[in-house]
Amino acid sequence: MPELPDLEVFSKHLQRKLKGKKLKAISKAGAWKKDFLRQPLQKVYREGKELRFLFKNGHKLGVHLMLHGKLVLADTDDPPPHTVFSLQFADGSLLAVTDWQKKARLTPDPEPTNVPDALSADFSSAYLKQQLEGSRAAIKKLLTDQHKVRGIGNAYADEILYEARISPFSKAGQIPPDAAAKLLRSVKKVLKDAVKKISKDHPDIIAGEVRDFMKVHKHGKEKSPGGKRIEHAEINGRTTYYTSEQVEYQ
DNA sequence: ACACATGTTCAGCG
DNA sequence: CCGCTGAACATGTG
Repeated sequence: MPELPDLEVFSKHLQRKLKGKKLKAISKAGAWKKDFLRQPLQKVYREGKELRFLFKNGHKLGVHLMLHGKLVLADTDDPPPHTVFSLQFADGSLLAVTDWQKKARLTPDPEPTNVPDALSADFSSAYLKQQLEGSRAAIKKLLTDQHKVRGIGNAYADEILYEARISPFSKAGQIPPDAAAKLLRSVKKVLKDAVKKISKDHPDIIAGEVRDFMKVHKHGKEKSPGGKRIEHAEINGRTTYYTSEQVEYQ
């Protein structure tokens, strides 16, 4: 549901609300629970499409909301409907993750990965060019492939490709170096601008997604800022919005 | 009422 | 190995 910029804002809000509180209980936890109980929460941050909860002893919990997961903060002991797992703190506050599909995931001490986060310095022009080289996949598929770069979802991939004026159907390996460099800049710009807008307009959200500023990925929107008709098609089983302003490299 | 929506994993095909 | 497709999950939002 929410994408990288939404999750970034959620993490900041959760940190404001929960930092320093001691963990009292974790529902649906295995034997690893002992590594976390009675530990004060030190930091909440985002990695890829996951939220990370860092505790004082260095152990981390990873939370992935998948398509339908939702964060719910409450002051009660009884968890809301569709709760998949929850963190209960010593002061009585409860952070529950609900998901009617039961797909949201809680991972104790997630394995470190070499795949760069979209907003990290590791996701560089050189790295992107290396990933593009020799790939015959559609560029949109590559951008949303979490094994290549973490954090870009369906909606923001469309916004990024519009910003870079590259067609989502372009063959990744056929994108010339200057366009690839522009694509990298577009990734950073679109995501950072979205974080800024969401944290300014909705600093206290921990659920839902803010999409009103999107230039092309918006159902029912007819024209891009450049005045061209917004087309839609399916890539990777998901709706893709684009315009003729975007160059297709084949 | 009704169309539309976000992510991941795995199996199977060519 | 590469890339594509479909299935599974069974609700919320505007």
